Amino acid sequence: MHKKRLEPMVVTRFAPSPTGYLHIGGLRTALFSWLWARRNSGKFLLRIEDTDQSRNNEEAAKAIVEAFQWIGLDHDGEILYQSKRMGLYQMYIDQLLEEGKAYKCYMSKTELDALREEQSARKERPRYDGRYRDFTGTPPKGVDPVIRIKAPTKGTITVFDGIKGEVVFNVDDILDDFIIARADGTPTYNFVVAVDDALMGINEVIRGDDHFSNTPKQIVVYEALGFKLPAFYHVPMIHNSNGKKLSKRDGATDVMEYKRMGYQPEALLNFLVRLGWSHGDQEIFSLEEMIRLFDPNTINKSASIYNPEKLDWLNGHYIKNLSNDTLAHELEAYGADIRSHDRKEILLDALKERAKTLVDLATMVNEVLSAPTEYDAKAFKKAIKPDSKAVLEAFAGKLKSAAELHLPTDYHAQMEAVVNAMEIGFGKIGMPLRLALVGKLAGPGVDVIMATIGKTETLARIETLLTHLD
RNA sequence: GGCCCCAUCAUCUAACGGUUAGGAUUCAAGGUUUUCAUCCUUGCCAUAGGGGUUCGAAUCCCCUUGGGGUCACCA
Repeated sequence: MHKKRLEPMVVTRFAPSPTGYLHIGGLRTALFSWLWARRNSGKFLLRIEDTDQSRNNEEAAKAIVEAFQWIGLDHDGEILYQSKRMGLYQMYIDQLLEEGKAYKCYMSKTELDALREEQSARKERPRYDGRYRDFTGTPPKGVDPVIRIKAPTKGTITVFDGIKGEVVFNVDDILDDFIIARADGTPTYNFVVAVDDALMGINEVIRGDDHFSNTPKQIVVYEALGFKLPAFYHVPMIHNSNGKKLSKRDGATDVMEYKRMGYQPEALLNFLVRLGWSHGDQEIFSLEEMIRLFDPNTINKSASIYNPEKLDWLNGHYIKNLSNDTLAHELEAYGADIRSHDRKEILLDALKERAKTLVDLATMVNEVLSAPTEYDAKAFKKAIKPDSKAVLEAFAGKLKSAAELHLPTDYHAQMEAVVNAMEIGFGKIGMPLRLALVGKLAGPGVDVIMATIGKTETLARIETLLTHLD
């Protein structure tokens, strides 16, 4: 849509390794890739990078898909598993072998380690020395060779990155003939990434900055195989508050943990899209706006720090805008069942203004719905004055004789009547009443609470407090 | 350590050579509210340092410093 008609369809991908759950850094690059594909009416593909003898990658893949479903990102086509494409990789390895672009290396792991140690001792860069690059003799017995690719030994490799710009690497500084297939025949990461990205038609690679230094190696593979290079975008990392790479220890990194903590998918997405990207002064973005406005070429170059306060603010914003029906439905998973409550509109209208998360909201709902089991000592001291008993009794009497009480305003009128009759301020009745209703001095308006729980329950709670006043 | 990247309020960011350096979050104060919160208003807070280039630099160049990433038969 934003690309000229002659240009090929944009195809992006998200390619996690199945080491566990989807973390928020991964979710952000996935979001960026997804947005860019959607904006261009292209495709967003999912691929699981499980070439290693990986443990239960089915589970991990399931976890990732589950997170995608919760967050609302869809992917096109089937999920690709690299573990199921081994034959394919073998074909391309054989091809490189035949063309003399790759070769078998019989150097053992221990020999290699020794070499590297020597090099380090001499303050040289540890690297494979190419000893089997042009080997024609008889291979040593009993050694399963690895396959190495013939990487250029001089010159430069330039990465054109949509975020960083042109970055030129000196081949001598960074490359050696790296391994593309292990001794057991399985292909390695930098090889399969390039092969798969090319074969899947990925033409825009948006991924984490931690992959940047792999890019020259992948370019070597692309070129050896004669594949066309994609556009690269290396998205700066998200750091923790210590400025380090986000890790499992930094609180919640599992996307599904955000669900458990009561965050809305929209809020999390909105939060993540503003980490490293912006559109003027705009802070709130619907998914539609993101799709319309996002462009990886305008992603910032610097890493950003994860700050939970802003996520809370955004989440509060999104909760305020949710319908009460939706909220009531969502709340069930957080231990507050209010779906069939006949006063849920009144309660939720009042409560959703003050909640940061659905967990907050559930707690608040339950605080209103269930009678207090104890009275906060400080609140008691502050709320209960010598005349409180008389005030509460007067109010209870007023309620008993009142006929129709439905809305908060009905209850408010009763309070007003007592206040006027006794010539006292609102605080004289509001504070002890609040204590009676919820056991503490914070929460929604007491009229809202009373309207929610009804006259009978209100009277019961007042009675309970009265038994504590003597 | 080698290579690479980065650098505006505490944090996310705006500024694409000319602005009193703007917005948002947080924090503080005031207003609204019977309470707490929301909401509204106001306030505090930044161009890492040093050299250039230019009439003019947050912006371009160099150096320093600081931070990060990566250097596997992991991905």
